[in-house]
Amino acid sequence: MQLPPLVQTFVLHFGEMGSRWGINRTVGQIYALLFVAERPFNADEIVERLGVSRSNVSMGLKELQAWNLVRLQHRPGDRRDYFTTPEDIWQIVRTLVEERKKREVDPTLTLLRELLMQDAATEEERHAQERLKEMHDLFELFAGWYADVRRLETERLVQLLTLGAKVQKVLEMKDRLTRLPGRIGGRASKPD
Amino acid sequence: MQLPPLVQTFVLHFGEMGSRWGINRTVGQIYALLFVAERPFNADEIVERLGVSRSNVSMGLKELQAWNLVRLQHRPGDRRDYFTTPEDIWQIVRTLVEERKKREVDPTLTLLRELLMQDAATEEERHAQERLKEMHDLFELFAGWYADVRRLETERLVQLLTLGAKVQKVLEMKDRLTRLPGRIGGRASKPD
DNA sequence: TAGCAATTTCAGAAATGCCTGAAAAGTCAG
DNA sequence: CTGACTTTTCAGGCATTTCTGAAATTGCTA
Repeated sequence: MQLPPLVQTFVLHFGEMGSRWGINRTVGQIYALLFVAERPFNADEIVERLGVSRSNVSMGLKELQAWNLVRLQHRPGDRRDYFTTPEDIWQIVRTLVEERKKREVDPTLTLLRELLMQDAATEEERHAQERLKEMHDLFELFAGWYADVRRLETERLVQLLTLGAKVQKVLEMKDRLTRLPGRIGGRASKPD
Repeated sequence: MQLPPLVQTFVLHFGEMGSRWGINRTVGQIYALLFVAERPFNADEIVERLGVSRSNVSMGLKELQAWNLVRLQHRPGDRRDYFTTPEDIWQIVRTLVEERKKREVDPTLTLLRELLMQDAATEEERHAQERLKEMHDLFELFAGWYADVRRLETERLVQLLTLGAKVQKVLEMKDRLTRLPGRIGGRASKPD
């Protein structure tokens, strides 16, 4: 592995973390390398730096492309493909979440819905369905929240995250204010 | 595998999903089984239902205990250990997130901080550090947000998730209001 | 169209992770 | 302390995944 120590440490760590996430080590390493690189790399440059086979890099890049996690670039007068990660780290987060949702959450929701449609023959199955319903509702709640939040501009998203639980305070404030006669701010909500 | 079809489908799916998450299939299956079970199971009951070896179940349960994901119970006059998942699905979510943070986020943050302390010999390393700083700040932002919301009661958390991006509206309203002279609501913020 | 450069495919080797049975260790009642 | 019951450990076999080198494919240029 032909890398500055700082980069090497990061690449190795990221490769390990990848393993815990169902992503194989090489794929994790390639991504880490591209992430910290100051310019696009072609496949051979990656081979040099990571010390793995050319074919392995090819497969890794293919997988990263399937995840929409790397971008392909070309240089004039050079036929080789050059790869980068998006400059904007928030774009990376968005892609990652989007893809994981597509591959893991959506199929699970589909399965849960199917299982909830079936009718339970035994008490055991009836109880299982109750639990699956809880899980289904939980997933739906997260999916709904995500569908909402994904549209926010990054700036707003950061604002939200920075506030954290303090949002609760703001909500309470809103509750009080929107009940005032005269509609000082926002749309008046019906009293419940 | 000796299970009602509905439960079996779920258990198999969950086992597969487990694989994608760095959790092995058996562990995923054991957890799925306990999750939908209407009563605690002992190790032999799990063996029967999943059709795997006793030792495999033992190791799986040990791992789930290390993750705080199962609870151990005893019955009077019965020496065997009986296992359940928490009744409250939100408790499960909380544990899952907490443990993943402890095992993945925290060590990564530690590493990133270390790498940012080092001084960069080359331009390449300097740029790498810039990227690592972005990643570090991102992780910190999430960690801070999480430290905040983890304390919320479930009811509040659900409220927040249900609102989703509509919180943004509330934030805008707050922005306007807190700038008003006379401090109608909340603490006045300094104009920037 | 031939020739070259780059990438992809794929069969088998290597590595890793998982599972099992057998044995060891732990735990309780009498 | 003994014996019965239960859980844990672990070496070795099995299965799956990952990685490689060689060959095939793609695509460009002359």
